[in-house]
Amino acid sequence: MAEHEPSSGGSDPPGVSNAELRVLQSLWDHGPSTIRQLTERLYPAVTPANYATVQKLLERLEKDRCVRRDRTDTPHVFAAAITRDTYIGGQLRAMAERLCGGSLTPLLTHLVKTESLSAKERSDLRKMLDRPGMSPGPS
Amino acid sequence: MAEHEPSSGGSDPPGVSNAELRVLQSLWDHGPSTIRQLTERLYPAVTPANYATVQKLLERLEKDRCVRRDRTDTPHVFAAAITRDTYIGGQLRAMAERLCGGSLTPLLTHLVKTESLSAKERSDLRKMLDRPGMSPGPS
DNA sequence: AGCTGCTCAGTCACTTTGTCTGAGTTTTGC
DNA sequence: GCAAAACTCAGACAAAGTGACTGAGCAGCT
Repeated sequence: MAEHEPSSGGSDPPGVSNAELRVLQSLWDHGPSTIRQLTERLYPAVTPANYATVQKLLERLEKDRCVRRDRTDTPHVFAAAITRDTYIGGQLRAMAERLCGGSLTPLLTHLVKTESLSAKERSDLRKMLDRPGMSPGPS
Repeated sequence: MAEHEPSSGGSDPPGVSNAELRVLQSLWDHGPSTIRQLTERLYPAVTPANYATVQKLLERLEKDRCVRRDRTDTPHVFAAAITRDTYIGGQLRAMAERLCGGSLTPLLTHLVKTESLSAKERSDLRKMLDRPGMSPGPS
């Protein structure tokens, strides 16, 4: 039927849904956890149903390489496989891809222009600009 | 069945899909257009099917207040109701909501810290930081 | 053995998304 | 005027994603 699918493609690795993200956040905030612990944090009560929901969410998160599962002893222990910062970076990059032809500068520009930054934020930012810090530093 | 929907809610106005965004982009790039013009730009050939697809996309875009339709004379003329910049801002804000408790600063920080920026990008940024620009002026 | 808690492998309803069809109306060419 | 072409409008449709949920089987413990 589709003689020319325009969007389709499939280069959108993030694919972390809302509920999945809540699980990830809990992992970031509290460190490696069992399903039970996660469920206790995310739901008011631990029913078999909620438990299974969290389980399914973790399963999909694992498939997408966002979560690592330690099967050595059982109750398996789950841990985030990516940091919050990595995830933010990926999202930012995906957004730049979608909207700005891959360039991050427009996003940056927008943030600086429209967000009224406090004096402290400005100076912090300036400091970071002065000191390349980690990434580009060659030697 | 769902006795406790965790994510649900429904405060995600952006809701612009991939194909919808391509229409919006075409509107941003070429200004107000008819469905025919849009279809010519987005598809290799203008078939009744593609035409209708673009039409449906525009209909949804209009419902979401992203596109305005001028019905005075027919072929209706469609125009973007939001600017690219506004849209970027909304996306950034949604992302901050999802990931940073609503604050945009972490995104900014991440961009400056971890994305390797070129010298030009750095200096542009510095200039913007020096010149408070437009927004903060209260009254 | 029997019980509890765990894993694993589904099912389910609902929504989104891109595509496509058909009916009815307006405009255009003659 | 009148027929053909173009346009609008209101749906149908399959595929995929999402969150919730069920049941079968296995491990360990008392």
